[in-house]
Amino acid sequence: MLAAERRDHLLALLAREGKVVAKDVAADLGISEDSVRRDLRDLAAEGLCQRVYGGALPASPAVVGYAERQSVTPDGKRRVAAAAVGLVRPGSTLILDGGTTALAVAGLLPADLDCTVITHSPTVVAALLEHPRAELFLLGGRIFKHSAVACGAAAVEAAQNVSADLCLLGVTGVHPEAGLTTGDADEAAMKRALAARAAETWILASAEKIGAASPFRVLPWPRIGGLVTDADPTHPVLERLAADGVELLTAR
Amino acid sequence: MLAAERRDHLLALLAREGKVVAKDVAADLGISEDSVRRDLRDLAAEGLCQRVYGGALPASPAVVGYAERQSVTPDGKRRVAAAAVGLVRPGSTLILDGGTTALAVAGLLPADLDCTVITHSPTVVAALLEHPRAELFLLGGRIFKHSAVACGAAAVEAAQNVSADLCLLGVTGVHPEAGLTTGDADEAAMKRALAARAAETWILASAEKIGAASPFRVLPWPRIGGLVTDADPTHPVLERLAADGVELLTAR
DNA sequence: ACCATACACGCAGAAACATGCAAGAACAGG
DNA sequence: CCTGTTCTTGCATGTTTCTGCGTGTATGGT
Repeated sequence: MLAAERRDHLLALLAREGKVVAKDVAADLGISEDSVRRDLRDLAAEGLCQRVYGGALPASPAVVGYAERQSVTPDGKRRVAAAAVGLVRPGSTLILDGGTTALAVAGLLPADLDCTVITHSPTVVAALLEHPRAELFLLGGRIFKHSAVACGAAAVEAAQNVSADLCLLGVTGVHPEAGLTTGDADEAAMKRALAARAAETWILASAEKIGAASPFRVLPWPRIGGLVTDADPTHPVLERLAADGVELLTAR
Repeated sequence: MLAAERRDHLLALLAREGKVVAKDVAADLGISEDSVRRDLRDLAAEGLCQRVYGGALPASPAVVGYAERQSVTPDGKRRVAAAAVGLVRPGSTLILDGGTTALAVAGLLPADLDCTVITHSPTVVAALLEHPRAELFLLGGRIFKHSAVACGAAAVEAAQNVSADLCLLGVTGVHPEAGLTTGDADEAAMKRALAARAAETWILASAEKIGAASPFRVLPWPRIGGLVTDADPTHPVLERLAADGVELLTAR
Protein backbone atom coordinates (compact mmCIF):
# COMPACT_ATOMS: atom_id res chain seq x y z
CA MET A 1 0.00 0.00 0.00
CA LEU A 2 1.42 3.32 -1.12
CA ALA A 3 1.38 6.30 1.18
CA ALA A 4 -0.59 8.37 -1.30
CA GLU A 5 -3.05 5.53 -1.65
CA ARG A 6 -3.51 5.50 2.10
CA ARG A 7 -4.21 9.23 2.10
CA ASP A 8 -6.82 8.83 -0.62
CA HIS A 9 -8.40 6.02 1.33
CA LEU A 10 -8.63 8.20 4.41
CA LEU A 11 -10.19 11.08 2.51
CA ALA A 12 -12.66 8.77 0.80
CA LEU A 13 -13.58 7.25 4.13
CA LEU A 14 -13.99 10.70 5.60
CA ALA A 15 -16.32 11.71 2.78
CA ARG A 16 -18.33 8.50 2.90
CA GLU A 17 -18.62 7.84 6.64
CA GLY A 18 -18.20 11.37 7.93
CA LYS A 19 -15.48 10.26 10.30
CA VAL A 20 -12.33 8.23 10.64
CA VAL A 21 -11.26 6.22 13.67
CA ALA A 22 -7.50 5.76 13.68
CA LYS A 23 -7.61 2.39 15.37
CA ASP A 24 -10.18 0.90 13.00
CA VAL A 25 -8.45 2.07 9.84
CA ALA A 26 -5.14 0.72 11.07
CA ALA A 27 -6.72 -2.65 11.65
CA ASP A 28 -8.55 -2.62 8.31
CA LEU A 29 -5.50 -1.78 6.27
CA GLY A 30 -3.11 -3.81 8.34
CA ILE A 31 -0.83 -0.89 9.13
CA SER A 32 0.23 0.66 12.39
CA GLU A 33 -1.89 3.27 14.12
CA ASP A 34 1.13 5.54 14.03
CA SER A 35 1.04 5.74 10.27
CA VAL A 36 -2.64 6.57 10.31
CA ARG A 37 -2.05 9.26 12.90
CA ARG A 38 0.81 10.67 10.87
CA ASP A 39 -1.35 10.78 7.76
CA LEU A 40 -4.21 12.42 9.62
CA ARG A 41 -1.87 14.99 11.07
CA ASP A 42 -0.59 15.86 7.60
CA LEU A 43 -4.08 16.02 6.14
CA ALA A 44 -5.17 18.28 8.97
CA ALA A 45 -2.21 20.56 8.32
CA GLU A 46 -3.38 20.85 4.72
CA GLY A 47 -6.87 21.65 5.88
CA LEU A 48 -8.35 18.48 4.42
CA CYS A 49 -9.66 17.15 7.69
CA GLN A 50 -10.15 18.13 11.27
CA ARG A 51 -8.11 16.16 13.75
CA VAL A 52 -9.91 15.01 16.88
CA TYR A 53 -9.00 12.71 19.72
CA GLY A 54 -9.29 9.19 18.37
CA GLY A 55 -9.43 9.99 14.70
CA ALA A 56 -10.59 12.76 12.42
CA LEU A 57 -13.70 14.51 11.13
CA PRO A 58 -14.30 16.23 7.77
CA ALA A 59 -13.03 19.79 7.53
CA SER A 60 -15.41 22.53 6.47
CA PRO A 61 -16.08 22.31 2.72
CA ALA A 62 -14.69 25.80 2.15
CA VAL A 63 -11.29 24.81 3.46
CA VAL A 64 -11.26 21.50 1.64
CA GLY A 65 -12.12 23.20 -1.61
CA TYR A 66 -9.25 25.62 -1.27
CA ALA A 67 -6.76 23.05 -0.06
CA GLU A 68 -7.56 20.71 -2.92
CA ARG A 69 -6.86 23.36 -5.49
CA GLN A 70 -3.36 23.68 -4.12
CA SER A 71 -0.84 20.98 -4.59
CA VAL A 72 -0.12 18.93 -1.52
CA THR A 73 1.28 21.03 1.28
CA PRO A 74 4.96 20.15 1.30
CA ASP A 75 6.57 18.98 4.47
CA GLY A 76 8.60 22.18 4.72
CA LYS A 77 5.54 24.37 4.98
CA ARG A 78 4.04 22.12 7.59
CA ARG A 79 7.19 22.31 9.70
CA VAL A 80 7.37 26.07 9.33
CA ALA A 81 3.73 26.37 10.33
CA ALA A 82 4.20 24.13 13.35
CA ALA A 83 7.12 26.25 14.53
CA ALA A 84 5.18 29.47 13.96
CA VAL A 85 2.35 28.26 16.17
CA GLY A 86 4.77 28.54 19.08
CA LEU A 87 4.96 32.31 18.53
CA VAL A 88 1.29 32.82 19.26
CA ARG A 89 0.69 33.83 22.87
CA PRO A 90 -2.64 33.00 24.50
CA GLY A 91 -4.74 36.10 24.98
CA SER A 92 -2.94 38.03 22.26
CA THR A 93 -4.17 39.44 18.99
CA LEU A 94 -2.83 37.86 15.83
CA ILE A 95 -2.89 38.98 12.22
CA LEU A 96 -2.79 35.93 10.00
CA ASP A 97 -2.00 36.13 6.30
CA GLY A 98 -3.66 34.08 3.58
CA GLY A 99 -1.88 31.40 1.59
CA THR A 100 -1.13 27.77 2.28
CA THR A 101 1.48 28.30 4.97
CA ALA A 102 -0.72 30.62 6.99
CA LEU A 103 -3.61 28.24 6.48
CA ALA A 104 -1.47 25.46 7.88
CA VAL A 105 -0.78 27.67 10.91
CA ALA A 106 -4.51 28.12 11.39
CA GLY A 107 -5.03 24.39 11.13
CA LEU A 108 -2.37 23.71 13.74
CA LEU A 109 -3.46 26.29 16.31
CA PRO A 110 -4.67 24.56 19.48
CA ALA A 111 -8.42 24.09 19.42
CA ASP A 112 -8.97 25.89 22.71
CA LEU A 113 -6.70 28.81 21.91
CA ASP A 114 -7.98 32.01 23.48
CA CYS A 115 -6.99 34.83 21.14
CA THR A 116 -8.21 37.26 18.51
CA VAL A 117 -7.35 36.42 14.92
CA ILE A 118 -7.54 39.06 12.21
CA THR A 119 -7.25 37.90 8.62
CA HIS A 120 -8.15 38.79 5.06
CA SER A 121 -8.54 35.16 4.11
CA PRO A 122 -12.00 33.55 4.09
CA THR A 123 -10.28 30.20 4.14
CA VAL A 124 -8.48 30.96 7.38
CA VAL A 125 -11.79 32.04 8.88
CA ALA A 126 -13.36 28.76 7.82
CA ALA A 127 -10.48 26.84 9.34
CA LEU A 128 -10.88 28.61 12.69
CA LEU A 129 -14.67 28.48 12.98
CA GLU A 130 -14.43 25.47 15.23
CA HIS A 131 -12.12 27.21 17.68
CA PRO A 132 -14.68 28.22 20.30
CA ARG A 133 -12.52 30.70 22.17
CA ALA A 134 -10.97 32.39 19.17
CA GLU A 135 -12.45 35.74 18.22
CA LEU A 136 -12.34 36.15 14.44
CA PHE A 137 -12.20 39.36 12.49
CA LEU A 138 -12.31 39.33 8.74
CA LEU A 139 -10.93 42.12 6.59
CA GLY A 140 -13.13 42.49 3.56
CA GLY A 141 -12.50 43.74 0.06
CA ARG A 142 -12.29 42.59 -3.52
CA ILE A 143 -11.41 38.93 -3.67
CA PHE A 144 -8.16 38.08 -5.41
CA LYS A 145 -9.14 34.67 -6.67
CA HIS A 146 -5.72 33.25 -7.24
CA SER A 147 -4.96 33.12 -3.54
CA ALA A 148 -8.55 33.53 -2.31
CA VAL A 149 -7.90 36.56 -0.12
CA ALA A 150 -9.36 40.04 0.09
CA CYS A 151 -7.16 42.67 -1.54
CA GLY A 152 -7.38 46.12 -3.01
CA ALA A 153 -8.08 49.57 -1.65
CA ALA A 154 -11.04 48.56 0.50
CA ALA A 155 -9.14 45.76 2.17
CA VAL A 156 -6.10 47.93 2.83
CA GLU A 157 -8.37 50.57 4.31
CA ALA A 158 -10.10 48.01 6.51
CA ALA A 159 -6.69 46.95 7.79
CA GLN A 160 -6.01 50.50 9.01
CA ASN A 161 -8.61 50.02 11.72
CA VAL A 162 -7.00 47.09 13.48
CA SER A 163 -3.99 46.58 15.69
CA ALA A 164 -2.33 43.38 16.78
CA ASP A 165 0.53 42.00 18.83
CA LEU A 166 1.86 39.72 16.14
CA CYS A 167 1.54 39.40 12.38
CA LEU A 168 2.43 36.16 10.61
CA LEU A 169 3.10 36.80 6.94
CA GLY A 170 3.81 34.40 4.13
CA VAL A 171 5.95 35.55 1.21
CA THR A 172 7.18 33.86 -1.93
CA GLY A 173 10.66 35.34 -1.91
CA VAL A 174 13.32 36.29 0.64
CA HIS A 175 16.16 37.87 -1.29
CA PRO A 176 19.15 40.01 -0.22
CA GLU A 177 18.49 42.84 -2.66
CA ALA A 178 14.79 42.45 -3.48
CA GLY A 179 13.71 42.05 0.13
CA LEU A 180 10.51 40.20 0.97
CA THR A 181 8.52 39.73 -2.21
CA THR A 182 5.34 38.22 -3.59
CA GLY A 183 3.81 37.69 -6.99
CA ASP A 184 0.98 40.22 -7.06
CA ALA A 185 1.05 43.97 -6.52
CA ASP A 186 -2.26 44.20 -4.68
CA GLU A 187 -1.32 41.28 -2.51
CA ALA A 188 2.00 42.93 -1.67
CA ALA A 189 0.22 46.13 -0.70
CA MET A 190 -2.16 44.18 1.51
CA LYS A 191 0.63 42.30 3.24
CA ARG A 192 2.43 45.59 3.81
CA ALA A 193 -0.70 47.07 5.35
CA LEU A 194 -1.06 44.07 7.64
CA ALA A 195 2.55 44.18 8.77
CA ALA A 196 2.18 47.87 9.60
CA ARG A 197 -0.66 47.15 12.02
CA ALA A 198 1.21 44.69 14.26
CA ALA A 199 3.74 45.37 16.97
CA GLU A 200 5.85 42.56 15.59
CA THR A 201 5.89 40.84 12.22
CA TRP A 202 7.28 37.39 11.56
CA ILE A 203 7.78 36.00 8.09
CA LEU A 204 6.94 32.42 7.19
CA ALA A 205 9.16 31.11 4.43
CA SER A 206 9.95 27.51 3.68
CA ALA A 207 13.40 26.64 2.39
CA GLU A 208 12.70 27.07 -1.34
CA LYS A 209 11.76 30.73 -0.77
CA ILE A 210 15.13 31.69 0.70
CA GLY A 211 17.18 33.47 -1.93
CA ALA A 212 14.23 33.67 -4.33
CA ALA A 213 12.68 36.89 -5.57
CA SER A 214 9.19 37.66 -6.89
CA PRO A 215 8.15 40.82 -8.78
CA PHE A 216 6.58 42.84 -5.99
CA ARG A 217 8.16 43.92 -2.76
CA VAL A 218 6.26 43.60 0.50
CA LEU A 219 8.90 45.03 2.81
CA PRO A 220 12.57 45.86 2.65
CA TRP A 221 13.81 42.97 4.63
CA PRO A 222 15.47 44.28 7.73
CA ARG A 223 12.10 45.71 8.78
CA ILE A 224 10.80 42.52 10.34
CA GLY A 225 10.84 41.00 13.79
CA GLY A 226 11.80 37.54 12.77
CA LEU A 227 11.65 34.78 10.22
CA VAL A 228 10.49 31.20 10.51
CA THR A 229 12.02 28.77 8.04
CA ASP A 230 13.11 25.19 7.69
CA ALA A 231 16.18 26.14 5.68
CA ASP A 232 19.69 25.58 6.97
CA PRO A 233 20.65 28.53 9.25
CA THR A 234 24.06 28.66 7.58
CA HIS A 235 22.43 29.73 4.30
CA PRO A 236 24.15 33.00 3.28
CA VAL A 237 20.87 34.91 3.07
CA LEU A 238 19.89 33.80 6.54
CA GLU A 239 23.30 34.65 7.97
CA ARG A 240 23.02 38.12 6.53
CA LEU A 241 19.54 38.49 8.01
CA ALA A 242 20.84 37.37 11.40
CA ALA A 243 23.67 39.87 11.14
CA ASP A 244 21.06 42.59 10.57
CA GLY A 245 19.40 41.66 13.83
CA VAL A 246 16.50 39.61 12.47
CA GLU A 247 15.60 36.80 14.78
CA LEU A 248 15.59 33.38 13.14
CA LEU A 249 13.40 30.47 14.15
CA THR A 250 14.47 27.25 12.51
CA ALA A 251 11.73 24.66 12.04
CA ARG A 252 12.71 20.99 12.19
CA MET B 1 -17.77 6.76 19.09
CA LEU B 2 -15.38 9.68 19.08
CA ALA B 3 -15.64 12.40 21.70
CA ALA B 4 -16.02 15.06 19.02
CA GLU B 5 -18.74 13.02 17.39
CA ARG B 6 -20.60 12.88 20.69
CA ARG B 7 -20.46 16.65 20.92
CA ASP B 8 -21.87 17.01 17.42
CA HIS B 9 -24.59 14.55 18.31
CA LEU B 10 -25.54 16.59 21.35
CA LEU B 11 -25.65 19.81 19.34
CA ALA B 12 -27.71 18.20 16.61
CA LEU B 13 -30.10 16.81 19.21
CA LEU B 14 -30.31 20.19 20.84
CA ALA B 15 -31.21 21.81 17.54
CA ARG B 16 -33.71 19.15 16.53
CA GLU B 17 -35.46 18.45 19.81
CA GLY B 18 -34.85 21.76 21.53
CA LYS B 19 -33.50 20.00 24.60
CA VAL B 20 -31.20 17.27 25.82
CA VAL B 21 -31.77 14.97 28.79
CA ALA B 22 -28.47 13.69 30.09
CA LYS B 23 -29.86 10.38 31.27
CA ASP B 24 -31.60 9.56 27.99
CA VAL B 25 -28.63 10.40 25.82
CA ALA B 26 -26.35 8.33 27.99
CA ALA B 27 -28.67 5.36 27.62
CA ASP B 28 -29.09 5.91 23.86
CA LEU B 29 -25.40 6.09 23.13
CA GLY B 30 -24.41 3.50 25.70
CA ILE B 31 -22.06 5.80 27.58
CA SER B 32 -21.98 7.00 31.16
CA GLU B 33 -24.02 9.97 32.26
CA ASP B 34 -20.81 11.52 33.48
CA SER B 35 -19.49 11.78 29.96
CA VAL B 36 -22.66 13.44 28.79
CA ARG B 37 -22.55 15.85 31.70
CA ARG B 38 -18.91 16.61 31.01
CA ASP B 39 -19.68 17.29 27.35
CA LEU B 40 -22.61 19.51 28.21
CA ARG B 41 -20.49 21.40 30.68
CA ASP B 42 -17.85 21.99 28.00
CA LEU B 43 -20.40 23.03 25.41
CA ALA B 44 -21.97 25.42 27.88
CA ALA B 45 -18.54 26.88 28.63
CA GLU B 46 -18.19 27.54 24.91
CA GLY B 47 -21.59 29.16 24.83
CA LEU B 48 -23.05 26.50 22.57
CA CYS B 49 -25.75 25.43 24.98
CA GLN B 50 -27.35 26.41 28.21
CA ARG B 51 -26.85 24.00 31.06
CA VAL B 52 -29.92 23.20 33.14
CA TYR B 53 -30.66 20.69 35.84
CA GLY B 54 -31.10 17.33 34.15
CA GLY B 55 -29.72 18.26 30.77
CA ALA B 56 -29.32 21.27 28.54
CA LEU B 57 -31.23 23.72 26.36
CA PRO B 58 -30.12 25.60 23.23
CA ALA B 59 -28.07 28.67 24.08
CA SER B 60 -29.80 30.85 21.52
CA PRO B 61 -31.90 30.34 18.43
CA ALA B 62 -28.74 30.88 16.43
CA VAL B 63 -27.44 27.50 17.54
CA VAL B 64 -29.93 26.01 15.15
CA GLY B 65 -28.05 27.70 12.36
CA TYR B 66 -24.84 26.13 13.58
CA ALA B 67 -26.29 22.65 13.57
CA GLU B 68 -27.76 23.16 10.15
CA ARG B 69 -24.31 23.66 8.75
CA GLN B 70 -23.43 20.14 9.85
CA SER B 71 -26.18 18.41 7.98
CA VAL B 72 -27.00 18.24 4.29
CA THR B 73 -29.04 20.98 2.67
CA PRO B 74 -32.68 19.93 2.95
CA ASP B 75 -34.67 19.51 -0.20
CA GLY B 76 -36.85 22.55 0.42
CA LYS B 77 -33.91 24.90 0.65
CA ARG B 78 -32.42 23.47 -2.50
CA ARG B 79 -35.64 24.05 -4.41
CA VAL B 80 -35.89 27.60 -3.12
CA ALA B 81 -32.28 28.22 -4.07
CA ALA B 82 -32.78 26.80 -7.55
CA ALA B 83 -35.74 29.11 -8.14
CA ALA B 84 -33.83 32.12 -6.80
CA VAL B 85 -31.01 31.54 -9.28
CA GLY B 86 -33.47 32.56 -12.00
CA LEU B 87 -33.67 36.05 -10.52
CA VAL B 88 -30.01 36.76 -11.14
CA ARG B 89 -29.42 38.67 -14.40
CA PRO B 90 -26.09 38.31 -16.20
CA GLY B 91 -23.97 41.42 -15.86
CA SER B 92 -25.77 42.59 -12.75
CA THR B 93 -24.51 43.12 -9.22
CA LEU B 94 -25.85 40.77 -6.57
CA ILE B 95 -25.75 40.95 -2.79
CA LEU B 96 -25.84 37.44 -1.42
CA ASP B 97 -26.59 36.70 2.22
CA GLY B 98 -24.90 34.07 4.36
CA GLY B 99 -26.68 30.99 5.66
CA THR B 100 -27.41 27.65 4.10
CA THR B 101 -30.03 28.79 1.62
CA ALA B 102 -27.91 31.58 0.21
CA LEU B 103 -24.98 29.20 0.08
CA ALA B 104 -27.10 26.83 -1.94
CA VAL B 105 -27.83 29.69 -4.35
CA ALA B 106 -24.10 30.29 -4.72
CA GLY B 107 -23.54 26.63 -5.46
CA LEU B 108 -26.24 26.63 -8.12
CA LEU B 109 -25.19 29.77 -9.98
CA PRO B 110 -24.00 28.88 -13.50
CA ALA B 111 -20.24 28.40 -13.62
CA ASP B 112 -19.72 30.99 -16.34
CA LEU B 113 -22.00 33.63 -14.79
CA ASP B 114 -20.72 37.10 -15.50
CA CYS B 115 -21.69 39.23 -12.51
CA THR B 116 -20.45 40.89 -9.35
CA VAL B 117 -21.30 39.16 -6.09
CA ILE B 118 -21.11 41.02 -2.79
CA THR B 119 -21.38 38.98 0.39
CA HIS B 120 -20.47 38.95 4.05
CA SER B 121 -20.06 35.18 4.05
CA PRO B 122 -16.60 33.60 3.66
CA THR B 123 -18.33 30.37 2.75
CA VAL B 124 -20.15 31.95 -0.18
CA VAL B 125 -16.84 33.35 -1.37
CA ALA B 126 -15.30 29.89 -1.22
CA ALA B 127 -18.21 28.48 -3.20
CA LEU B 128 -17.75 31.05 -5.96
CA LEU B 129 -13.97 30.93 -6.29
CA GLU B 130 -14.26 28.63 -9.28
CA HIS B 131 -16.54 30.99 -11.19
CA PRO B 132 -13.97 32.64 -13.46
CA ARG B 133 -16.16 35.52 -14.61
CA ALA B 134 -17.69 36.36 -11.26
CA GLU B 135 -16.20 39.35 -9.49
CA LEU B 136 -16.28 38.76 -5.73
CA PHE B 137 -16.43 41.38 -3.03
CA LEU B 138 -16.31 40.38 0.59
CA LEU B 139 -17.69 42.54 3.39
CA GLY B 140 -15.49 42.11 6.43
CA GLY B 141 -16.11 42.45 10.13
CA ARG B 142 -16.32 40.44 13.31
CA ILE B 143 -17.20 36.85 12.51
CA PHE B 144 -20.43 35.59 14.00
CA LYS B 145 -19.47 31.97 14.35
CA HIS B 146 -22.86 30.35 14.53
CA SER B 147 -23.63 31.26 10.95
CA ALA B 148 -20.06 31.95 9.83
CA VAL B 149 -20.70 35.45 8.49
CA ALA B 150 -19.25 38.88 9.18
CA CYS B 151 -21.45 41.01 11.44
CA GLY B 152 -21.20 43.97 13.74
CA ALA B 153 -20.54 47.65 13.28
CA ALA B 154 -17.59 47.24 10.94
CA ALA B 155 -19.49 44.93 8.61
CA VAL B 156 -22.53 47.22 8.54
CA GLU B 157 -20.27 50.14 7.76
CA ALA B 158 -18.55 48.22 4.98
CA ALA B 159 -21.95 47.52 3.49
CA GLN B 160 -22.64 51.27 3.21
CA ASN B 161 -20.06 51.50 0.47
CA VAL B 162 -21.67 49.11 -1.98
CA SER B 163 -24.70 49.17 -4.22
CA ALA B 164 -26.38 46.34 -6.07
CA ASP B 165 -29.26 45.54 -8.36
CA LEU B 166 -30.55 42.63 -6.35
CA CYS B 167 -30.20 41.36 -2.79
CA LEU B 168 -31.05 37.76 -1.88
CA LEU B 169 -31.69 37.45 1.83
CA GLY B 170 -32.34 34.39 3.97
CA VAL B 171 -34.44 34.72 7.11
CA THR B 172 -35.61 32.23 9.74
CA GLY B 173 -39.10 33.63 10.16
CA VAL B 174 -41.81 35.17 7.94
CA HIS B 175 -44.63 36.17 10.24
CA PRO B 176 -47.65 38.49 9.77
CA GLU B 177 -46.98 40.58 12.88
CA ALA B 178 -43.27 40.02 13.53
CA GLY B 179 -42.26 40.59 9.92
CA LEU B 180 -39.05 39.07 8.58
CA THR B 181 -37.00 37.83 11.51
CA THR B 182 -33.79 36.07 12.41
CA GLY B 183 -32.21 34.69 15.57
CA ASP B 184 -29.45 37.17 16.26
CA ALA B 185 -29.56 40.95 16.67
CA ASP B 186 -26.27 41.65 14.91
CA GLU B 187 -27.22 39.38 12.08
CA ALA B 188 -30.55 41.16 11.71
CA ALA B 189 -28.79 44.53 11.56
CA MET B 190 -26.43 43.22 8.91
CA LYS B 191 -29.23 41.82 6.76
CA ARG B 192 -31.05 45.13 7.08
CA ALA B 193 -27.94 46.98 5.93
CA LEU B 194 -27.58 44.67 2.95
CA ALA B 195 -31.20 45.07 1.93
CA ALA B 196 -30.83 48.85 2.06
CA ARG B 197 -28.02 48.78 -0.50
CA ALA B 198 -29.91 46.95 -3.25
CA ALA B 199 -32.47 48.28 -5.68
CA GLU B 200 -34.56 45.21 -5.05
CA THR B 201 -34.57 42.66 -2.22
CA TRP B 202 -35.93 39.14 -2.43
CA ILE B 203 -36.38 36.90 0.57
CA LEU B 204 -35.50 33.22 0.54
CA ALA B 205 -37.66 31.22 2.94
CA SER B 206 -38.38 27.52 2.72
CA ALA B 207 -41.78 26.28 3.82
CA GLU B 208 -41.04 25.78 7.52
CA LYS B 209 -40.15 29.47 7.88
CA ILE B 210 -43.54 30.71 6.73
CA GLY B 211 -45.59 31.73 9.76
CA ALA B 212 -42.60 31.35 12.08
CA ALA B 213 -41.06 34.19 14.08
CA SER B 214 -37.58 34.61 15.52
CA PRO B 215 -36.56 37.19 18.13
CA PHE B 216 -35.06 39.89 15.91
CA ARG B 217 -36.69 41.74 13.07
CA VAL B 218 -34.81 42.29 9.84
CA LEU B 219 -37.51 44.23 8.00
CA PRO B 220 -41.18 44.96 8.40
CA TRP B 221 -42.43 42.64 5.75
CA PRO B 222 -44.13 44.70 3.10
CA ARG B 223 -40.81 46.41 2.42
CA ILE B 224 -39.50 43.75 0.10
CA GLY B 225 -39.55 43.15 -3.62
CA GLY B 226 -40.46 39.53 -3.52
CA LEU B 227 -40.27 36.21 -1.73
CA VAL B 228 -39.09 32.82 -2.93
CA THR B 229 -40.54 29.83 -1.13
CA ASP B 230 -41.57 26.23 -1.66
CA ALA B 231 -44.64 26.63 0.54
CA ASP B 232 -48.16 26.35 -0.82
CA PRO B 233 -49.18 29.78 -2.26
CA THR B 234 -52.58 29.43 -0.56
CA HIS B 235 -50.89 29.67 2.85
CA PRO B 236 -52.64 32.56 4.67
CA VAL B 237 -49.37 34.38 5.34
CA LEU B 238 -48.42 34.21 1.69
CA GLU B 239 -51.86 35.36 0.55
CA ARG B 240 -51.60 38.35 2.84
CA LEU B 241 -48.16 39.12 1.45
CA ALA B 242 -49.47 38.90 -2.08
CA ALA B 243 -52.34 41.22 -1.16
CA ASP B 244 -49.74 43.72 0.05
CA GLY B 245 -48.11 43.69 -3.34
CA VAL B 246 -45.20 41.40 -2.61
CA GLU B 247 -44.28 39.27 -5.58
CA LEU B 248 -44.22 35.55 -4.88
CA LEU B 249 -42.03 33.02 -6.63
CA THR B 250 -43.03 29.46 -5.84
CA ALA B 251 -40.26 26.86 -6.06
CA ARG B 252 -41.14 23.34 -7.12
C1' DA C 1 -38.52 18.34 56.18
C1' DC C 2 -37.46 14.25 53.54
C1' DC C 3 -36.01 11.59 49.69
C1' DA C 4 -34.66 10.68 45.07
C1' DT C 5 -32.03 12.38 41.65
C1' DA C 6 -28.55 15.19 39.57
C1' DC C 7 -24.24 16.93 40.26
C1' DA C 8 -18.99 17.96 41.14
C1' DC C 9 -14.78 16.13 42.46
C1' DG C 10 -11.11 12.95 42.74
C1' DC C 11 -9.18 8.76 41.37
C1' DA C 12 -7.31 4.99 38.58
C1' DG C 13 -7.22 2.26 34.53
C1' DA C 14 -7.24 2.60 29.73
C1' DA C 15 -6.70 4.64 25.49
C1' DA C 16 -4.57 7.95 22.43
C1' DC C 17 -0.77 10.65 21.62
C1' DA C 18 4.16 12.65 20.56
C1' DT C 19 8.77 11.54 20.23
C1' DG C 20 13.02 9.21 19.34
C1' DC C 21 15.07 5.39 17.29
C1' DA C 22 16.34 1.74 14.21
C1' DA C 23 15.42 -1.40 10.34
C1' DG C 24 14.12 -1.47 5.75
C1' DA C 25 12.93 0.31 1.15
C1' DA C 26 13.42 3.67 -2.41
C1' DC C 27 16.38 6.58 -4.62
C1' DA C 28 20.46 9.11 -6.69
C1' DG C 29 25.08 9.26 -8.09
C1' DG C 30 29.18 7.38 -9.42
C1' DC D 1 26.21 -2.59 -10.02
C1' DC D 2 27.50 -0.70 -5.79
C1' DT D 3 27.20 2.70 -2.17
C1' DG D 4 25.63 6.40 0.51
C1' DT D 5 21.55 9.09 1.44
C1' DT D 6 16.90 10.01 2.28
C1' DC D 7 12.41 8.68 3.33
C1' DT D 8 9.17 5.70 5.30
C1' DT D 9 7.49 2.72 8.71
C1' DG D 10 6.83 0.26 12.94
C1' DC D 11 8.13 -0.17 17.66
C1' DA D 12 9.31 1.38 22.43
C1' DT D 13 9.08 5.03 25.57
C1' DG D 14 7.00 8.49 28.42
C1' DT D 15 3.19 11.84 28.49
C1' DT D 16 -1.32 13.48 28.02
C1' DT D 17 -6.16 12.83 27.71
C1' DC D 18 -10.31 10.48 28.31
C1' DT D 19 -13.73 7.76 30.81
C1' DG D 20 -16.22 5.31 34.30
C1' DC D 21 -16.79 4.68 39.18
C1' DG D 22 -17.12 5.97 44.08
C1' DT D 23 -17.84 9.49 47.28
C1' DG D 24 -19.95 13.35 49.17
C1' DT D 25 -22.77 17.57 48.11
C1' DA D 26 -26.44 20.22 46.00
C1' DT D 27 -31.00 20.53 44.01
C1' DG D 28 -35.84 19.92 43.18
C1' DG D 29 -40.11 17.70 44.16
C1' DT D 30 -43.42 15.97 47.52
